[in-house]
Amino acid sequence: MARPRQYDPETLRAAVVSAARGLLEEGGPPALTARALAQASGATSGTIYASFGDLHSVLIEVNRDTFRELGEMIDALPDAPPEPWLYALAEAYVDFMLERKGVWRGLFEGDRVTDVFPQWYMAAINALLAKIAHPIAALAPSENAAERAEELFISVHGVVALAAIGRLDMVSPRSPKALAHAAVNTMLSALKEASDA
Amino acid sequence: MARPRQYDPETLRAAVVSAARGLLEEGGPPALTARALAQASGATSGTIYASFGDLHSVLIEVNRDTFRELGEMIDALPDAPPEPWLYALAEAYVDFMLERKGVWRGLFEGDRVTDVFPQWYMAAINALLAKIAHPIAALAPSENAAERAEELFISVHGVVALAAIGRLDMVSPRSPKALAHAAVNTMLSALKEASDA
DNA sequence: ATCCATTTCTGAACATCGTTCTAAAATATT
DNA sequence: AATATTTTAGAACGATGTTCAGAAATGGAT
Repeated sequence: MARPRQYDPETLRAAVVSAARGLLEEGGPPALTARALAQASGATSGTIYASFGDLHSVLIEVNRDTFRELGEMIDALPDAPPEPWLYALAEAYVDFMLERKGVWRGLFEGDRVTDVFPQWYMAAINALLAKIAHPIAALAPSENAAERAEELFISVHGVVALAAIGRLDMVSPRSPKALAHAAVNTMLSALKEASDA
Repeated sequence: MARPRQYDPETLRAAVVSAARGLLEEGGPPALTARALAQASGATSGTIYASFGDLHSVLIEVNRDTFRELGEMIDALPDAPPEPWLYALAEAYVDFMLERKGVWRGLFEGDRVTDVFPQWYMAAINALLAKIAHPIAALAPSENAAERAEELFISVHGVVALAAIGRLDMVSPRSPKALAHAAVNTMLSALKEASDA
């Protein structure tokens, strides 16, 4: 007793999120417009709004996908001793984000909309921080590994933040990877200095 | 033989730039609209466009002011030995930027528009990097102080980048200042470790 | 068979955005 | 007075996110 669904809801959502990722990669957050999304996903803007509510919710779903991919990428890193593994993680993280500059901008640009982030959001970040903290704890048992992990992540974030918006060359001629490597190296040196003293 | 100027050009430009800073502080880059700027500066959008060309040029002028203020702030820092001076610089930088979150977003959000930045832009950044490098060179003469300065700046930038958009709490419960302090501490420890070895 | 209730979907409409450009305003010169 | 010249005002254009009235498409009731 109703007009039949023209789109399977889950298929539509997947198509919209996929189209959104494409638009983000093409032109960053400004390219993620309702009309372009409608065109690229095959639905009309009204249908998209019926499913997602607003464009920001589409972005959130892209971010969810991105976190999942990031987790898979990290899990696929080959096992290695703490130090080389930490270097590998930092460089893989830089590669991952800089292959997705538009998505990165979607994650970190714009007004903070919600007071509380979705729990999967925080869980993904905490999982990443835990993966950083693990080798640090192995290398320097007397240190607060969780805090050192936060600091190291933030340092690498600084590199990616500048590189993703094309402004790293304002600060350094070195590559993002080289600078991420240096950030890990500095943290490792500091850990050694702390255990020496 | 012409309609007389209704605004002194320099006064108008100053009023527009000042109004732009206010709008940025109120609501970040999205609040910097031509119509709001016209309202706040007392001119019409047409007049503003005649003077600045486009809104991005207004933002550039705000940034110029900001760099000038930042330089003055640093010059006003009390003299101190290298280590405490570096801590003081990092914390003052964090304070400066987080008191100007909207301006910070104007500096670091959005598409990179020009291939080449204005020379005063690069000069301001290089001056800041040199001020960071100076105490590092004093503490660790055998190190490449310029490179260490770049790395330290980028680490502190990571802190400010997250704090300015209200997302630092996703990564750490600590304050921006505490994290900036930790970044300096880590770099100083690494320098000591390097000179030990 | 016809009509209707119900749900899904479309796209026109609204306010706002950056930007452009026409024309009004205001003077100096002829 | 008329005109040329420059400055200013603000309407207009195409775009944006979002809403919403109605078209479309069915199953059930008559």
